[in-house]
Amino acid sequence: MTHRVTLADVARRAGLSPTAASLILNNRPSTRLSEEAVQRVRRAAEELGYRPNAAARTLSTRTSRTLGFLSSDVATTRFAGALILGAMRRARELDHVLLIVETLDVEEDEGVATLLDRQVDGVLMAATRSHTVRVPTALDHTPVVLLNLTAGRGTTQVLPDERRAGHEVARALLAAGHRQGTALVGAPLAARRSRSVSVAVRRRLAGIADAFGDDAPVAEVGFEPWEPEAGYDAVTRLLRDGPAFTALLCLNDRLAIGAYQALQEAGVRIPGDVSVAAFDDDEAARFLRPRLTTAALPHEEMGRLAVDLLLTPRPAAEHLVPLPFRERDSIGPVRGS
Amino acid sequence: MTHRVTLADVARRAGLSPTAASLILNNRPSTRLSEEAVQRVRRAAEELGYRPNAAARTLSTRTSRTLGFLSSDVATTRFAGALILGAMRRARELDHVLLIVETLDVEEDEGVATLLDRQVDGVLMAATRSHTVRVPTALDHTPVVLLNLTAGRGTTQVLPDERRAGHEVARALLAAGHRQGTALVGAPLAARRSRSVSVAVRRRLAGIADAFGDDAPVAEVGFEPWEPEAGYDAVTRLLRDGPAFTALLCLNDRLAIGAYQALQEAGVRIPGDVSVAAFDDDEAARFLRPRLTTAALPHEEMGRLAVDLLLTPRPAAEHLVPLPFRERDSIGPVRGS
DNA sequence: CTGCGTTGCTAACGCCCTTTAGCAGGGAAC
DNA sequence: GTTCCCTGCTAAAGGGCGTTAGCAACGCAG
Repeated sequence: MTHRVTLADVARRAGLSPTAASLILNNRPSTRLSEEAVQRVRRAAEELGYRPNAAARTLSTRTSRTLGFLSSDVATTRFAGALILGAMRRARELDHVLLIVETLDVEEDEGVATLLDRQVDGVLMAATRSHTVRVPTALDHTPVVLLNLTAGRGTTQVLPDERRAGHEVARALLAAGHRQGTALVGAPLAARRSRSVSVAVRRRLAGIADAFGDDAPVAEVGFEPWEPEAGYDAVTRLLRDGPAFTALLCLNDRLAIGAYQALQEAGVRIPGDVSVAAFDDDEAARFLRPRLTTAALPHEEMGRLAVDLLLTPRPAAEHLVPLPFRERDSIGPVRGS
Repeated sequence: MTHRVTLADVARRAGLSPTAASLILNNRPSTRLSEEAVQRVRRAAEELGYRPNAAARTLSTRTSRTLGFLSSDVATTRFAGALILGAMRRARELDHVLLIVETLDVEEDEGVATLLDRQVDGVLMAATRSHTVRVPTALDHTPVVLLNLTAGRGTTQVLPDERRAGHEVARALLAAGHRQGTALVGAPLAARRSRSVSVAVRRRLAGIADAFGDDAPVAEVGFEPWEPEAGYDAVTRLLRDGPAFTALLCLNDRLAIGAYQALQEAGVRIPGDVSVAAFDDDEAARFLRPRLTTAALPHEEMGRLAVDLLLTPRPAAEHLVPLPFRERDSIGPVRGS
């Protein structure tokens, strides 16, 4: 267990005081040290392979180059990876490190305390499904950025631009001629005004409504949960009971998986007979053939942005990140048009 | 920015020295302090909401209650969540925290240094696809546990028990009467001796070979990558060119997804006409109907175990974690038997 | 009364770094 | 020759905790 190289070691080898070494290695601008001293210290540090002790530094500066990532459900679910990854990579670029704490909401205070004990420079609060939270008062004196979450007060938030995505996906269908025959799968447009629906969904619906304007989908089926089975059931029923439709606008990719199954089972061709579009660019739907046209949740990008906002504080605001539109093979022109 | 409560504050309020407070709060066994002093300190700490400063503690003890999680590809891929989650939860239970660093192999040394700077108590090196690595020499004096990785030297490793899983899944098919008609999809049994195949796959195949004994699969198709498309192609070809089969043993769930598509497209019923079994319990295959019988990669459990091994060091060894066999609905008795 | 063992506590130092205040020496100004 | 400033550097004081050595008081044996 060899002794780790310390600042004092570097100073000694350079024939200077630890103060000088510290000043030099931290590039203090006010440095009135001779160029020669600078070189000597730099060289000594290099030769000894000096790395500052993070704990000592933190103790002294009350800063840790560490960011807390607090998640209620993130770490476990399918979009977690990208969110964390984006944050981690950006943190890394800015010479910081991520401390990830999963908190089952109940133990949230405990998780926050753990982070505060370690003097994190900021905290990311994240979720995969956006909802509203209260920022613990313990974090009053710490920069906080919400990821996929909203809070009443003046907090900085990063959210996907659901509205725009809704608009864009719906437009793609309408532009292909499906204005008269698009069925909405997952929730009715009216749900965009319902308080019992998440903000994300409300916005997604609002965007869709925008695109439709005065027209209306030929059918709207609402249900939960948005899983393949439910999508399968809904589309099967739609095929059986009508009305006839030329396109399916699924509120997420998992519904589209079920929709594909129902359509293919019924011998309906995609996109020949029916076009399909959805949201999320869920990994689970990557293998669908024809490839599903969808709007991709920009989780990695959101993670990156959140870290940026955390480290270069700006006035509190809601930051919307666009969902890249992935035009693939599931939308075709309306039949006979 | 209120002053954080310090040990000295607690001591003062209890009317004792910081030494006494430290001794008491850390439950020093040799404590010869009066019961009354103990109570006073405990109460003062409680009342003030005292939380020790992690940096100060680390500086003093050279220990950080922090574990490093070093991953080459983990954070990005689909099984990452479970691995990290298991490690994180177990760490939490043992009052530790996880510092996750993604390292693109190239910058591995940099990642290790970052962890060492923070005096982590141990390092987990993880991957989602097992392969062989070299443990950086910088970690010579730090406990290391490999997760899903192997290294030549005497290291502690946590791996899924692929061999047993192979045996179990194959047995399930054979027990249902498919000894004569099982086709192996993904790689031939002979690949279990090939150096160009990962250890995990070799073991999986070895377990399958064990179960088959002197018999052989009716067909064996090997190819890459193990993705739904390839599975679809392979099974389509098999259906067309023969030989006839009554069961499909897919080397992973993603192949099974493709196999399902091919079978259903051809009007073959599962499990009435053909049974299907696979490996991984991949989230992407959860929605298959009938539900796929598979052996689940025990990532969360592996993460937990790895942390245990890190914090209570035992002699270096390879630890195998069983893959729970998920018996669902895709295996049926062989037709006409 | 001395010596010794306990009990109950504290002084003081070390961990490694940052930062502020200030010192020695030299040259310029008066 | 004194004052002043400037340059180039260092001493010292934290930051908050853990830990070792040791002190004071007391009871008891001799």
